[in-house]
Amino acid sequence: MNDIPALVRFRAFAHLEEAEFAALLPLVSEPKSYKMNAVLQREGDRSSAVYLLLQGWTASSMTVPDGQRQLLKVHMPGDLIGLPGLPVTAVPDTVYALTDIVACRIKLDELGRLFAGQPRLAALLFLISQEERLMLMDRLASIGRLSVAGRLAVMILQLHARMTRHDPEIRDTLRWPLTQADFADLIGATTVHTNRTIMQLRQDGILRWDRNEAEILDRAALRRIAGLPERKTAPNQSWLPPSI
Amino acid sequence: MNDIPALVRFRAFAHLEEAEFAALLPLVSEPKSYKMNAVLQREGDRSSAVYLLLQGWTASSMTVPDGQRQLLKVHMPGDLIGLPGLPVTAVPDTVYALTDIVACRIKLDELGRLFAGQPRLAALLFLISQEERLMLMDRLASIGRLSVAGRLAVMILQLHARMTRHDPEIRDTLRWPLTQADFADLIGATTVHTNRTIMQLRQDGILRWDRNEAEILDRAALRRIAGLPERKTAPNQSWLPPSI
DNA sequence: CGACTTCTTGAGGAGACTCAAGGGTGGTGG
DNA sequence: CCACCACCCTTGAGTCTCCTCAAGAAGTCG
Repeated sequence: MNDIPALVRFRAFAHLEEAEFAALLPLVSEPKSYKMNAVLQREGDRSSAVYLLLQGWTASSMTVPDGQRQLLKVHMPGDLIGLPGLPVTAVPDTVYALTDIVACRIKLDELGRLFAGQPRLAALLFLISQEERLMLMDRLASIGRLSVAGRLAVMILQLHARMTRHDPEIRDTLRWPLTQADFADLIGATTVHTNRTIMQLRQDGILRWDRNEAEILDRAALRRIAGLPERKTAPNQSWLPPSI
Repeated sequence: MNDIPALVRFRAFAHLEEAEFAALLPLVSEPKSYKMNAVLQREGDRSSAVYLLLQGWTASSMTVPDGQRQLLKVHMPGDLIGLPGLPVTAVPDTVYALTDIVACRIKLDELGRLFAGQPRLAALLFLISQEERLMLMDRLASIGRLSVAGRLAVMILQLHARMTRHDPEIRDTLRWPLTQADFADLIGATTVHTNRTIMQLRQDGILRWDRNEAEILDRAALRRIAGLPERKTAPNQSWLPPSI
């Protein structure tokens, strides 16, 4: 036991003690299924909830006045959903299911209990949030300063790193429930131009790309196009409070 | 007493008890001065440190291969610097002083003590991080999906909201140590085009803009151009653990 | 006053967008 | 089992936002 896949984000930073593992169990209780395209929260909603995704993928998006949308993040199992809505009165992003999913709604009281009773877990949760922030920073820099090819490269490498953490078996072949239009919304481009860019990367032998699947054929070239360095997760853990 | 301006970010979410105030004092000990343009940390560095900014402004940037840079954030007094570097082995962003500044280096042990001994403060720190994340999300959406005018509007409104929190006296006139080139790097545009956009907003009577100072003349129009809703800070605080 | 930074404007070019249409693929229902 | 439909991918042509290059004006600081 002591191996719930959805705790992968916590495990990325530290081994979990038995007691901590037990303390996290309430987070994965009462799992609920949602159909593909189900909406977990809608931007502007008053009631904000937090979810832990157990199975499947979801996406978080913001809509601008002319109807275009920006995908802020795709979530995969183990990711927490809804945290950025905590400090504000209205839900900032729309979250919907990219596949059929299983998720747990987390009562905010549970979150409070975690901070009160499990300081080391709270610190890990804090680290997870900083990691989210860093991923947004990388994407901000890529969208602000790179060509569409560069943005796409950053996005693919980021997804690759995250998917590898979930499944170490993955090497260079990635399966995802994302269309080219989704990628366009992730990198702030149009579907047409995203498609042309993908075609170019295919012709250059850098990617293989089939519906819902891609293979990184030339990782070095993709890194070069991305321009940003690889982020190696491995915090200085010495400051973490002792486990309870 | 019990009024250190640099704790403004914590106070935004909850009143601080006397004991909590005392627990935060170590964060503001041994303030140190840095000259304008001093570099607090450089991307790629191994040793990551965390700072609390007490006076002045700093900026966080990433550099892409062709030498262009993206400004990820400007910090003002009360902001924490260096947190996104905690989960990774190399510092992701370069932080330098936009003005002469005063800042405190925070020992990571202090951070650990805070999580262990002050769960409510830890939860507030967590909320602050979610707020940072949300500001990045807004900027990501604006850079990805809005025109340069829209991105500029989002940026100005965000700065306005933050500066107002520090100084409630501020109404619509904003003084900042930022050049038009800095704004260009903030919104992922060129200096030239940023300038043209500012000129347009001035002609339209939406902004007054002088070196290091701007005035919002037509807030409604600026909001309309920005497209994203105002984020009202006011979390559901009921889940916060009790103060110690 | 002189050197530097910052702001401003012009002209031309390129990456990305818009509009449009056709082909492929998978799912569904008759 | 086939026909149809919806969604997704692909490609072409024309346009526009934004960029590049360039140069000069204005403001700032020693």
